[in-house]
Amino acid sequence: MLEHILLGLLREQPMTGYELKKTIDSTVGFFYRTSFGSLYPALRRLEEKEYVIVEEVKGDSKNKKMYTLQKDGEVAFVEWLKQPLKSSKNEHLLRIFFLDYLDEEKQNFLLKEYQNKLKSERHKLKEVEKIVIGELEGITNPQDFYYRLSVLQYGVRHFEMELDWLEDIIRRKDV
Amino acid sequence: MLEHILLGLLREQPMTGYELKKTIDSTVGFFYRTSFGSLYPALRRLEEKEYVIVEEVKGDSKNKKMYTLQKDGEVAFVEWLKQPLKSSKNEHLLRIFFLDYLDEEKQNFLLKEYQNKLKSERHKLKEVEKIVIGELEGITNPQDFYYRLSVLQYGVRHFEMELDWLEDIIRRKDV
DNA sequence: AGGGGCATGTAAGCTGTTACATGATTTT
DNA sequence: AAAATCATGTAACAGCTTACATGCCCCT
Repeated sequence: MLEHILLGLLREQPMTGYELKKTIDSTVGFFYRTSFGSLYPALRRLEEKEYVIVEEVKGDSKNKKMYTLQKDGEVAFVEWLKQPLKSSKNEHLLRIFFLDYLDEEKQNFLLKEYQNKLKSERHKLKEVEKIVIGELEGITNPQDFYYRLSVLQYGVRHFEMELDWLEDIIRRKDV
Repeated sequence: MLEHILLGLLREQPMTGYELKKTIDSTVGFFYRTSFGSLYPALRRLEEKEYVIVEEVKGDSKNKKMYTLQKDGEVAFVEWLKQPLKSSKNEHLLRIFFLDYLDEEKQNFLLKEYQNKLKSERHKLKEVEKIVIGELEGITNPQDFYYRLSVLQYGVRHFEMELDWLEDIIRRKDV
């Protein structure tokens, strides 16, 4: 999955590994977390497959490496996009599925904790959304970023749905 | 993750690997898919950690093995439940995030395909929900299965939210 | 006799996590 | 002078996927 994200981001512009990590964190970070321990090996694999080329940045004391997307990488990326979707694993749900096994007190604690986490995530996401909307106003081709914005809105809706659902669970339990 | 699911299911009753797989498919299957290639090694690990014990079923020609939960396994399971939640990866969203890269026609095709898949999933889940509600009516302690039912309802709501969102995306695009 | 379901497993390969390691530059 | 950030990487380990391998039982 990471390889495809990297290819996708490199379509925009050449970047270093470090920049890619920062971009991931600030765009899809709310539903895809990664680490350098995954990222650098992934870049190496892309290099071996000749999906990207690497150039050491000259005149820079930090031995940066700039990655640039190649034709084959672009093809592989689009192929990935076209593949049929399969459902992914949701650990939250799994935990709640088994929640009957804890005592009342721990159940309530966990549910409240989950609720707080969701509220904070929703808040963060709304902030990001505001920033992105602001940025899109300044550019000439906002329609090119339609889906990026849509995903943020998905995130907000998702958190709202989960919060409603959690509220219902907590309320009905008390009855 | 799989190990914890197995421990959780074995709290109900001792089961064989094959039965565990069937139970997973019919309960959490809509958000957690697994295979025997993951399941049997996971059971082996649980055995090594002495979280479960194994007994060959006698008088059975199919060399079944029955797994029974042990005290340590129960403790490990509850510890997992109590851990703070971390966000999981969502490949659907990732794909949509990058959808700007396809041409209109392929975008529409993918979105429609996704929509159909969601509708079919929602339908399946509603069927499961009906069955579960029917089963719960026949037992004396339905409140013990409160969260299992709640997770199904979560699933339905989730699909409905995604369908609404997709509809909005498709509609706004056409404008 | 053949197909489908029951039942258990192995092997290769891929991807990811966590922790560790190094060193330069910038900020406080 | 210390701390944070920039920047790249390795190593050990864990876990998952897919494909393969085996064989029984039951039904038609």
